[in-house]
Amino acid sequence: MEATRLAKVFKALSNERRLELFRLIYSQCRQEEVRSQKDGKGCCEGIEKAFTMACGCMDLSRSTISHHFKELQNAGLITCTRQRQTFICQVNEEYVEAVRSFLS
Amino acid sequence: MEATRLAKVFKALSNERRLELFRLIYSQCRQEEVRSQKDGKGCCEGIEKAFTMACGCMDLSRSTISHHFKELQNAGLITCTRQRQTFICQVNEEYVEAVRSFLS
DNA sequence: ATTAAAGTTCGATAACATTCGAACTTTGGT
DNA sequence: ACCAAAGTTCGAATGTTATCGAACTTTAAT
Repeated sequence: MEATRLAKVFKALSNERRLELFRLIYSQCRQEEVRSQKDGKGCCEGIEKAFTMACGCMDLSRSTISHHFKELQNAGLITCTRQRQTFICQVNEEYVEAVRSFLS
Repeated sequence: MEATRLAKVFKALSNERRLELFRLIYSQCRQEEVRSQKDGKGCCEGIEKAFTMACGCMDLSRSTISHHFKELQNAGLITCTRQRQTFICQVNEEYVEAVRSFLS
């Protein structure tokens, strides 16, 4: 991955609260993978109600949380979709892998 | 590594020019390891004239380059020492490893 | 002793980021 | 039809970052 995009990924993770948010999403995503026996095949199907969950466990306004989700999306780290009532959030493993391989 | 410190590491890598600088240092450090057959034992002894080298290959003022070196140091990613005429720069493998393990 | 090279520090400026509350939209429940 | 919940968007306030040139310090070379 070229420097420009990689720097954007790092920028997305450079804010402490946003990093916590990503950590939350990422760890849930990996639990989900284990639960559904998809471990190793990349990324889980997506966590539901990620926004609501984040609002519940982070002491930030909804608008700020929304903004942080946008930033993680813009960086390419996650993809969010809405299907009627639920906000579904997936981690983009390709990007996570890019960071890992940058450092090896 | 806790979120606060990790976010600082990411912040240090979030600027494109600084990322290039780190990449430069890091790749040279790893070449050095191979050359001196210390591969796998962590980090090389340190690259000499890192500042001068950076000035030569990055189109930025010396003051800005100095600033970027400081930021990488503050984040804990590198350690710089001056021994008389040479500026010696080492990569702190512990921090690199922390980032890798955050994403796994 | 003078000069040059290698870095650092300072002050300024412009750009960007974080966060909030308020106002809004869309969807679901009653 | 009305209300609540879930999100988004906007505007403002405040703080942080990137970058430069100028002025400085320290070490080496002549």
